[in-house]
Amino acid sequence: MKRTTIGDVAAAAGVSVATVSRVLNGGAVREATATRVWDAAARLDYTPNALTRSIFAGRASTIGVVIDDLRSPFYLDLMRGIDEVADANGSLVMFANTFHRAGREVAHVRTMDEQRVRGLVVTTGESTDDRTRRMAAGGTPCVIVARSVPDPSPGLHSVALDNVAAGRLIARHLVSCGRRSVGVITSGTRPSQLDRTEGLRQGLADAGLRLPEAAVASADVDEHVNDAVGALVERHTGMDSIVCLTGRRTVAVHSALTGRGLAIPDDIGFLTMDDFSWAPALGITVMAQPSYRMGQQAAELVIDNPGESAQLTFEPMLLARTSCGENG
Amino acid sequence: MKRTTIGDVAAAAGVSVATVSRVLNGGAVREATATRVWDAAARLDYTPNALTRSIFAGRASTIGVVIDDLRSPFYLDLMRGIDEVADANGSLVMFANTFHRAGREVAHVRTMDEQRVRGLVVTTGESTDDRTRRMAAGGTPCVIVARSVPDPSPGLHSVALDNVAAGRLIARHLVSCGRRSVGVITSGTRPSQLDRTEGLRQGLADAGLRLPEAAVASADVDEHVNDAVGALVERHTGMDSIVCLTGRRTVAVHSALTGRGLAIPDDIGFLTMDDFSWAPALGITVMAQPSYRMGQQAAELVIDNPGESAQLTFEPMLLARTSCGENG
DNA sequence: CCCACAGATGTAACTAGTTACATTCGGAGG
DNA sequence: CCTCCGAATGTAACTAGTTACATCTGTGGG
Repeated sequence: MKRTTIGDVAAAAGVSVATVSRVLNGGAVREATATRVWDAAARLDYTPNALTRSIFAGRASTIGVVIDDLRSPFYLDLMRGIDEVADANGSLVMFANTFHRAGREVAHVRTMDEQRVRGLVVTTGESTDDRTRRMAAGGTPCVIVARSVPDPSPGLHSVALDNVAAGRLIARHLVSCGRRSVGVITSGTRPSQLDRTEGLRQGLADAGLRLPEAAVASADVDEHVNDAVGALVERHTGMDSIVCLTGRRTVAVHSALTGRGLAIPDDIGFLTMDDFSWAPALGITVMAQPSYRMGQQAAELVIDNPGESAQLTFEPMLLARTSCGENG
Repeated sequence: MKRTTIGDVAAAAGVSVATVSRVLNGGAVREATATRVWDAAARLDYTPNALTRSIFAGRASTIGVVIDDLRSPFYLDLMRGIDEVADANGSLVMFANTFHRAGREVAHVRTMDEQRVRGLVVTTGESTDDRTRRMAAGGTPCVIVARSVPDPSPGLHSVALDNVAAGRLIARHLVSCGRRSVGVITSGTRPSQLDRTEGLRQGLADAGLRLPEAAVASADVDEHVNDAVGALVERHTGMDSIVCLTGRRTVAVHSALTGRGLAIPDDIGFLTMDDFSWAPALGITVMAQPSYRMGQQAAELVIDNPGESAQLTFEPMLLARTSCGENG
C-alpha cells in the first residue's frame, strides 16, 4: 500500500531522483530521458506529494479561511469570491467555521498557521489579533474581513464595508418612506453592527429623529429573535419599521413579524442587511454589500501581499424594493 | 524572517530536537526539562509545521471536498455537516468548487490527491471515477455524494438519496392534490436527476398518468430557466403543475412562473427539491434531503473508512406546504 | 585527433520534523 | 562507595521531495 515516490519513478526510468525532479519542474533534460521519465511516472501512477514540496518551499500554496458561519449570505458569497480567485491562481482553500465561539477562533487560526498557509482570510474578533499580527510579520499575509484593523502593520490588511455610511443610508431611506419610529435587531457586539447602529442614529438625527435605547434589541441566535422582536413591540410603542442589521437573522426576523400578523409594509416597514436570492420575490429592501467582490479582493490581497497594510473600504448599496412602503 | 524551528527551540532549551519532539508529543521527559522546553517554545513563538508532520505520517489530517457549487442549498448543508464532523475530529476541510466543469473536477481531485488528504468527499461525475478508485485502493477513502458507485471496491463509499423513491413521492403528492399534467425542469444529466425523473414517471404511471417527452425541459444555468419554462408552457398544453428537480434552480423557476403572471397554486402547482430557509414563508412544498446528516455521514465514512464499500442510501422527505394546493 | 565547453546527469546536502537505537544519568540496593 | 537498572536524553536515520555543485557526456573547433 506504500505510495509511489520520486525514487520509484527514478529507478523505473533508470535515472536519478534529481533528473525526475527536473523533468517534473522543467529543468534541462534531454528529450529522450524526459520521455522515459514521463512513461515511468504514468506507468507507476505517480502523484507527487504537495506537502513535501511545500515544506521545501517554506509554505503551502493553500489559502486559509476562518469565518463565522457559512449560512450567512454574506460569508457564503465572500467564500465564493475567495474560491474563485484562489482557483484562478492554482491555490486551494482551507476552510473552518468558528460558529462565533472565541475558543474556536483562536484554535483555527493557530491550525492555519501550523498548516503554513500562504495567507489567511479571517472574519474573527479581536481574540486573534495578536497571532495574525505575528503571522503577518512572519510573512503570512492576513486579511481581516468586516472589521478594520485597529493598529495597521505590514502584511495585515482589511476588507470592510463602510458600516457607518450603511447605517446613514438606511436611515435616509426609511425617512423618505415616511417612517419615523425605527426598531433595530442586532446580533452580538461585532464592531460592524455597532458602526451600523451608530450610522443609523446619525442618519435619524439628521432628520430630527431619535433612536432610543429601547429601540435596539439583540439576538445572538435565531431562537432569541422572536423574543427580541416581541420586546421591541412592547417597549418601543409606535414603532413603524424594523431594521435587521445582520443578514444571518433575516429569515427569523421576517417570520417573527409575519407570525405576529404584522403585514409588510402596511403594518410595519422591514429592511435588512445583505441581498439574497429570494429578496426580489419577497419584495424585501436590503442594504447590500459587494460580498463576492470583497472575497475576491481579500484573496488578491493574500496573493499579492502589498508591502504596507491595505485597508479596503467598500460602499454599501441600498436596493429599494417594497418592504418599506412606497418611496416618496 | 525565517520561522522558528524545532532546532531553535532545542538550542534555546539546551536539549536535543528529539527531546523537544517528545515534549510536544508526550513522550517520557523529566518535568524540569519539559518546563524548559515549553518556556523556550513560548518565548520563541514556536508553531510546529503541520506539513512536515504529515509527510512523516504519510498523509495529512485534512479532509478534501470537491463539490459542484456552494450556492446550492444541498451542497451548502452537506458542507456544513462535513465541517462539523471534521472539526470534532481535529481535521480541517480543504475545499474546491467545480462549477460543473469536468476539467476542473479532474484537476481538483488530482490536487487533493497531491495534498495527501486523509480522505475525499466528491460530488463529481464519472470523469473522476478512475482516480478515486485508485486513491481508495491506495488508502485514501473516497465518498461519492449524490450518486451511487457503479462498481463497489474497498474504500470507495457513497452517500445518496433514494432518488427513484423521491420521484415517486413527488408524483403521489401531486396526484393527491388533484394535479394531472406535470411539467419537469431538470439541469444537466446527472444520474440523480435521471433517477428522480424515472421515479416521477413510475409514480404517475401508478395513477394512470403519463409523463411525455414534451413535459421535460432542461436548463443547465439559471439564465436558461425562463426559456425552459416557456417551452414547457408552449408544448405541454394543459400543464397544471411544475416540478423542479434541482434545488439550485428553485429561485429561477419560481420567478419564471410568477414573471408569467401564473399564481401559485391557483394557476399552477409548484414543487421543488431541497428545503430552504424561505420555503415556509413562501409556502413552497419541497422534497427535502437530509443534507446535513449526509454530510456528517460522508465525513464519518472518511474518518472511519470501513473495510468494505459502504453504500448509504437516505430516504427523501416530502414537506407539504401550500404550493401544490390543498392536499385531499 | 585532442581539447574545450556546454549541456545532461548524478551526488549529496538540505527542508522540519519523527523515531529506533544507543548512550548517559540518577537513585536504590548491596 | 560501587554496581545495577530503568528512565531520560542524544545520535542518526528516515519521510519525499528540491537544488547547489560535481561529474560525465558529446560535439565542434583548432
